[in-house]
Amino acid sequence: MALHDVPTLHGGCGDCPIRHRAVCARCDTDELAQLENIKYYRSYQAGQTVIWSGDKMDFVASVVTGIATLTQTMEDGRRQMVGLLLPSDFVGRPGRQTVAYDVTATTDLLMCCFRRKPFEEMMIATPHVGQRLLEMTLDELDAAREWMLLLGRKTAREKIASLLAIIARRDASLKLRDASKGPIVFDLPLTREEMADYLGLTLETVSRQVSALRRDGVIALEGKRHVIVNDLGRLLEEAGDDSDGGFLV
Amino acid sequence: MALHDVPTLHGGCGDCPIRHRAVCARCDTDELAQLENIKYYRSYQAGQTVIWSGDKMDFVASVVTGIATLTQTMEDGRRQMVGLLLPSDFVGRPGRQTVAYDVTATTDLLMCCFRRKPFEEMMIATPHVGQRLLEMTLDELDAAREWMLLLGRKTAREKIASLLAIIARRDASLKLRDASKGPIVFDLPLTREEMADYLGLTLETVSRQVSALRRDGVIALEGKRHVIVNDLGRLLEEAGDDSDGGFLV
DNA sequence: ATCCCCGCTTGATCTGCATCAAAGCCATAA
DNA sequence: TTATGGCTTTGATGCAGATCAAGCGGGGAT
Repeated sequence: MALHDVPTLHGGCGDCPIRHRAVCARCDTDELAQLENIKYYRSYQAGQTVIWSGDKMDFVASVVTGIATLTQTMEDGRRQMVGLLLPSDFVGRPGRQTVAYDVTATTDLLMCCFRRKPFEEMMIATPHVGQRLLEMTLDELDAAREWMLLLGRKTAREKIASLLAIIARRDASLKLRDASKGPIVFDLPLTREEMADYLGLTLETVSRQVSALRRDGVIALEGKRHVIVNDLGRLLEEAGDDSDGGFLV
Repeated sequence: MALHDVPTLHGGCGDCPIRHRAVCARCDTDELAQLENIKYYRSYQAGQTVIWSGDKMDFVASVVTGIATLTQTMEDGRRQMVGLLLPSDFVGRPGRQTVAYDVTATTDLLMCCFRRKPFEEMMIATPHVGQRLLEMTLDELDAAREWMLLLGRKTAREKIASLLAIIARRDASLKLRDASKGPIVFDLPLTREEMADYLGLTLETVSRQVSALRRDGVIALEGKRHVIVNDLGRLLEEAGDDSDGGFLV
């Protein structure tokens, strides 16, 4: 959910080339300026919990830098990641004050927060904001549905390939890299265990399947985290996606 | 996503006791009345496809009666249900004209449709509508995340128990039955295969686990579709849910 | 009545991933 | 330098659920 700094919500800055609008100066104007008093920043260290499931959350926020995850946990400790927040993504829901999942910083994290009440008032006063938020929520719902297909029906190998493709895509769109030429290179922002929680697997299976994809030449690795994708088409094939549509969109 | 007749979107009718607002006379007033010219009904027979993945969808709609499903399909035919629409639920997204999944009527289905363009204009003119839609979309996102936990981490038995609990809950809220006393009784609106597509299982496993729950006294069956739940707490335990909160809310 | 078809159940077997276990790698601290 | 601890890889084994296969039951058509 790309929101960060609500300014982009009111429709301005359409030509801003950076997905993470937080760093775009042109964005920091207009309505938002009036909101300085309700906006503040918070930072968290890697591993810190931002908020626990069931807690009251009196703010909404968007990620400026770093990565956060949303996870659900069962009593016996089984964990499933249900959201992955990259820079510019949004958390929280106007109108409801508790969250149903844990939010955790997996890297050092900087968030831009808005106190909930004033934010809600602003939404009423500035319809564009609400519309943009709706659009983002619908995008997130689409992503969740794709994720459900992955969890319910894909094999372990397909799951890994899908995750690599998703990260490659999101990373590429942050970096504005030239599409369709040259290898795609990125660092995995997740541990094997976090990948497992994302994919509904165990960490051992993740490790084995990553090794298998490397052995089969689908990806190359430098160290444990640095990934090189020479043939994106091949990776998408392995992912079982019926279209490569949407890449770099 | 409870919407049906956009009237409820503008916030009136808070005391309407019926989740399926389509049948509530008090709702059919106000802004909506002005919209008669953009609103129409469509019916489908059981098994008919409402719209194919990738097709252009020039309307948004809500279910009046019957049941529809959203499913994603892989090239080789693996299918995963990603949405289950009961009366009052909403489909379609203002702002995007294609859908990424198949919408199918699993029973005879009546939908209340709004042409997309005018609906979008109305959203701009009537902020309440957009706000209500946002709220509903966020609810749906929460449901999707719960579903992801089910798909990624629950056992077959837990999946079945969860699905039965979900249907019992939704059915009960439609029927306004007296909470917490007496057995809960309902008809399964899905075939074993559809249940399997919902849960990320095969139909054989669904059949076996339903039999097992019956054998163990968690549920009783009359015929193949009619379910009796004598002890809801027991069912929720089997579902692995860490809270029964939310039931009948 | 009989047949057929479709949805469902049940059984036998197979397999992909989980589980249990051990050891390797690398960074940081002592 | 060696020790320590977190992350990762790899191996051996087990099991939940998939797959393959057969048969049941009830409703609709003829």
